Amino acid sequence: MPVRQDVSNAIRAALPDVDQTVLDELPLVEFGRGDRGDLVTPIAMPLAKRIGGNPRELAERIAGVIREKSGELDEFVDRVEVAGPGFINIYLTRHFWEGLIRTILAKGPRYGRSKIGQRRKVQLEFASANPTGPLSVAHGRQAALGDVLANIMTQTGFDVSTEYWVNDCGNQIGKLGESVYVRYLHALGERSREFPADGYQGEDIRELGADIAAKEGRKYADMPPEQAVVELGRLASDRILAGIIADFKRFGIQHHTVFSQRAFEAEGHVERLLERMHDMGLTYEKDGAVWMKTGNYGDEKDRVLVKSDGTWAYRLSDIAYHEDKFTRGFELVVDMFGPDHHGHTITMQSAMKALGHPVETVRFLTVQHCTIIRDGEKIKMSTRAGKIISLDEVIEEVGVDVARFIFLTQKPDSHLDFDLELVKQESLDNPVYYIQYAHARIASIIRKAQEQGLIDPAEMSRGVYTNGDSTHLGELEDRDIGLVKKLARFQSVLEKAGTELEPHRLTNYLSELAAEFHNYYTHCVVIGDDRALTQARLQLVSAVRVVLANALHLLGVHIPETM
RNA sequence: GCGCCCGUAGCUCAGCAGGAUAGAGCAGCGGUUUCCUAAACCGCAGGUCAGAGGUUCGAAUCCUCUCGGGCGUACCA
Repeated sequence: MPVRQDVSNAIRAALPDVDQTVLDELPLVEFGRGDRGDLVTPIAMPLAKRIGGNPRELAERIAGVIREKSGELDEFVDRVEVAGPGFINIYLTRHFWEGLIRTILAKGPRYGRSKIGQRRKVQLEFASANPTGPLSVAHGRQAALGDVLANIMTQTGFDVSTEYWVNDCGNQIGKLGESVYVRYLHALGERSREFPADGYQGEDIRELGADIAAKEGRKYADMPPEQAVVELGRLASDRILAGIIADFKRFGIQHHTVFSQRAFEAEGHVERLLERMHDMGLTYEKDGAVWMKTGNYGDEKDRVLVKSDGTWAYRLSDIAYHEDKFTRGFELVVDMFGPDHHGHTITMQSAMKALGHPVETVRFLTVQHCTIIRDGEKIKMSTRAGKIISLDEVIEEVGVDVARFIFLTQKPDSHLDFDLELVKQESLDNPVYYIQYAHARIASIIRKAQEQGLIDPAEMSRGVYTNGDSTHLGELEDRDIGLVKKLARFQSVLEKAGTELEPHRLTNYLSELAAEFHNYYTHCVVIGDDRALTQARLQLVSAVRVVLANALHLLGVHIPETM
């Protein structure tokens, strides 16, 4: 919103003798949420503390400059008040709010975009599930979070690329191969080999073994066991990966790139990094293993990179992989982990710091668990024991829209209780439907307006009422303007969600907006006897519709015309 | 033991780069439909923001400690 920027500039202009970098650190102006001003700023108080002086006097001085500021600001700012200990409350003119409606309708799908990301190249890695079993709900939560965050960051001016890192080699794949091998032999009637103690016990692995036996016969039974385990591990992980990618697709998610650890390691990146770290003096040998001095960079202790048996620890590949992200040109690297990898994120953070990457360029998000509740009981899950609720099951039960939305209602740091019965049982009170219904109601009004010849269908563009008659906006009443005011915050909500990596801010805002609209709807008739007011209100609700649609689009949730 | 996260209404959670009287949904109680979709709306009730200190004009928000819950603390991933 230009006016927010204009007022910020006016504040800066009012304080020529103050170091502008000090102002950068302080909150300038935000759209207010109550009736205490359309734009509010507490800046005089923290500033008074920083530069000395009386906050109220400082506020008066700033307010004076905003009042005097002529030109563009003049027609938007109605009055400026100083209240309490030094709050500056700015009330905007009708002219501004009417202009906002026009702006939203003119921008349509582009409304809400901003350049705050400054084209910064960001890589977002999320839901990098091991290809050893189907996606769980925990992955679902990470996937929804990552996908929507990518959408929001793109919308706020970041240059975003998403990636799925596939651990398709190493220890776990070895165990997977071993597990499949035993199941396969069982299917062939051979019971000689015992199932590995920490193997994958899931039913899906049993089926996979049986399937291979049926299709390939004794091919793997006739080769040396070591070779069979390797080959089956590869075969199984490739198959499971294909299933995972299909699951993602069903959930509306497609990473820009799928990055194979197997391929990455084959290219020699790991050896090169190891050598470099050695040259940098970051490693040393002890007890036959190679260690990294992560303890010097924030980790609790040093960590092993190469085990005494000569094999690589998982973290070595992961460090090389993250280092590679920077050589690929990314300026901000974001990675999501489940809570069980918490220790690993600290190690990774330390390692990246040791390699010379400033902490603000690497963000490791820990996404807390998502507990599924069925019949009032929390379900304990474990991939290796084969006891999980798959994402697929959840989608099957509640649908993609509901699942995506519920995953995004809470901040990533919080545990999420996902009560299947509750969501289904109370589907009528479901927040997703509540928001979608608001959109459908507006769509319905627009349809009716078209039927009555109030809107020329030719003027409709992308399903949004964009080019209608905006000459009657002066007819709008206070109640209408109250609704417009909620639309002004959209851009700053997106900016905050993007820069803070907190998509839940968007779902919260959407719920508020939908509530505001439903309230408006039951108290104001859009299509009424007053022709001019009707035109004005059609413009107003269309603007609301634009914001609802844009937000739902970012969430990857369907935007219904009817319900 | 040490580290990170969480502790806000009966339940599930927002609010946290300190800001003006703590919000929403669900559950509970009471209302609203000759009117564009009642999948909605309105009202009532519900709180020592876990507890105790501290920082200051001002703290749910920042600092310290205590208590409670989760997770981590591997030459696993």
